[in-house]
Amino acid sequence: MSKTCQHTDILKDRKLKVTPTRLRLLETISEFNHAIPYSEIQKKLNDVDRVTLYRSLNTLIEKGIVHKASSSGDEIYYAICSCNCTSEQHQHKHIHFKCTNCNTVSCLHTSKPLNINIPGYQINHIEIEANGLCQACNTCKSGL
Amino acid sequence: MSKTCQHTDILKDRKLKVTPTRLRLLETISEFNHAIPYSEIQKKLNDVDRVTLYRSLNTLIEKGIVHKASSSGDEIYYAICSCNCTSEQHQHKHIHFKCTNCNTVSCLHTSKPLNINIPGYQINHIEIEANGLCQACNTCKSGL
DNA sequence: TACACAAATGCAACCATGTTGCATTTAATT
DNA sequence: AATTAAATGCAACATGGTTGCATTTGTGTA
Repeated sequence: MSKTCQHTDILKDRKLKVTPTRLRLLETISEFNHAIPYSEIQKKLNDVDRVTLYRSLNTLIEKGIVHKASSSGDEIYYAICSCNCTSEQHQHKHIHFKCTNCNTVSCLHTSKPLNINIPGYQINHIEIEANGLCQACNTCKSGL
Repeated sequence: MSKTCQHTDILKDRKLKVTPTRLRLLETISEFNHAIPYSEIQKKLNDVDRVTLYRSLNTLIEKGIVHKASSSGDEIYYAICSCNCTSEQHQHKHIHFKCTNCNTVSCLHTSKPLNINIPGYQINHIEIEANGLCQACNTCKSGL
C-alpha cells in the first residue's frame, strides 16, 4: 500500500475530508526523518495559504494524527503520532530530544515509563524535553 | 534588608545598572506567588515600553537571574532563579508544574535528581513540564 | 452521474510578540 | 559636576496566531 493511501485512510478514519493540502502535509511531515520544524513545512507548502496551513495543522493535532514536539526552543516542531492518539487525548510516552550538534528533534521512546511522583500533587500529564548529542553525533565525536 | 536592596545587590553582582525598570521587574516577578505569566508582567509595567520590557527580561535571563517556566502552553511564564544560575548556564533541577484547576505555574523541587538515560545518547539538559492538580487544589477536591 | 451540502480553502484584516536600529536619556565612575 | 557606556523609548518590520466571510471542493445521496 502506498504512503498516500495510508494517509488517505488515516484521514478517513478520523472523518476528515481527503484534500490535497492535508495529504501533502502528512507526506511532508512523515517524509522528514525527524520532527519537522514549522519553517520547513512552510517551505514545502509555500503555495498554500498560511491560514489554511495553520488550520490544517490544528485539525491534524486535534484529531490525534500529529503532535507538537519541542516547543521550547526557537521553533515549534511537529511529528506524526506513533499510536493511540485520539481527539480526546494525545498519549505520548516519549521524550522530545533535540541534538545540539545536528539540530534535529526526535521522539525517543523509553523502555520504562517515566514515573514522577510528588507528594500531595496529582500529576496528569508530563512533557519531557532534553537536549545533547543524538546517537549519530555522539558516536561520531567519541569515535574520533 | 529590604527586598529592593536585595534586588539592587543582585543587579550589581551581575554588573548590571540598577534602573527603576529592572527593580520593578524583579519586584513584580518575585512578589507573584508562582511563576508569573508574561501578560501579568505587562499589566504591572504597562507604562514601560514593550521593547524595554523585552530587553530587560532577556537581560535578566541571560544573567541567570530569571528563567522561563512552562513555555509549552499558551503563555510564557517567568520565575526568579533559586540558585546557582550564571550567565553561562541555567541550572534548574526542578519541574515546571501547571495546575489545571487554579492555572498557576510553579517550580517544584524534587528530592532525587531525575536521571534519564538513553543508550547511545549524551543528554546535557532536561526540561520537565507537568500538569495536574497542585497541592492546594488536590487537597480541596479530595477533601470534599 | 449529477446534485446538494457541509467542510475546506483563500483572502483580508487584526492582534500579540519578537527583533533591530537609532536617537535620547540615565546610571555610575572620575 | 563631567564623562561615558549602558539603558530606554520610539519607529519600523517580521512572524505567527486568529477570526470572519466569500468561494471552492470533497463526498454522500438521489
